[in-house]
Amino acid sequence: MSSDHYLSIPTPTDFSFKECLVYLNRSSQEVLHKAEGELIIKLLNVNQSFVLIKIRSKENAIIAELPFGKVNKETGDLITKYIHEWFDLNKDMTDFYAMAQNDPVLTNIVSRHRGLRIVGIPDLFEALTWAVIGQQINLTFAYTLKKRFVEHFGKSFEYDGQLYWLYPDCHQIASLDVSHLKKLQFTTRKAEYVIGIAKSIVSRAITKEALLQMDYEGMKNSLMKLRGVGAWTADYVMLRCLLQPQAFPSADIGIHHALRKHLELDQKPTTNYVEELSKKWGDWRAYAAFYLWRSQLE
DNA sequence: AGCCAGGTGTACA
DNA sequence: TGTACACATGGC
Repeated sequence: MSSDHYLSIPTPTDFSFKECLVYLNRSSQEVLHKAEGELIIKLLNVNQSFVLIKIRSKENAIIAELPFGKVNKETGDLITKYIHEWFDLNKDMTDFYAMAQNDPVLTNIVSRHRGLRIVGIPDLFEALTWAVIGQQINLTFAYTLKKRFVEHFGKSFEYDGQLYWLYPDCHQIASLDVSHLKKLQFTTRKAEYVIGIAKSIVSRAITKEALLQMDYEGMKNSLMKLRGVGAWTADYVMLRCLLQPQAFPSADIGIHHALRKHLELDQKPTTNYVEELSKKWGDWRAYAAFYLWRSQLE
């Protein structure tokens, strides 16, 4: 059910737009979308054109309103695909909920936030570089760096008196010099990693399509060939971008804090301990991770 | 003021 | 294979 001016995208059972909103709203410095109450406004790049979408939820559907109307079928399909990946709509969560119900760590968290899915980052370049930006710095500063990065190198579109931003294009970032990013307070290493990743994407040394053909181990190894991408980043990208249910960033400090709280440990768990613990979640480790992150908000 | 942060690469046993 | 350490800079 769609028209020129909106797309209606059916949502599965056990989907909560509100839970996604909490995650999307976790930083007031986010520049890649704006939240107005129950509405999310975002600028997309669809076949090199700006497309502004206003997203809201209705019973059993997400409505994507297109204020400028008139998109052709191909564009509509691409927007729909993006939203499916953004909100992880293609997943049947039944087995996860059955498993979580009997899991001492997950049972409370999952029942409290039921309907939450992974909030995805469909673009591979964005997912990789956002992960690298966030390495070894606190999330507040990570968002500061991302905002500077986007506002310096991304394109914007003004709507209703507000600026909406696209994530920078990998071709432009590939042509930068380390000094350009150091001015934004990137460390030398981080600047090298981001530029290097941009070059790998431009040269198609790594592509989302090829990664999606691989199994978990192959995918992880391929990602880790990129300089600056270690185990944590590889799993983070497999979780947020490639929507791999087995992905689990064991070294993640947010997961460590969450587990410390829920298991009432007197200190942070070690990465090895967390890695071992995660194995009991099997092919649902990514969802365990996401719910653990969610449990630290609000 | 000093520890910590959504880690990674490198050196070395 | 496993551990130690530099990196660099802001947040709190």
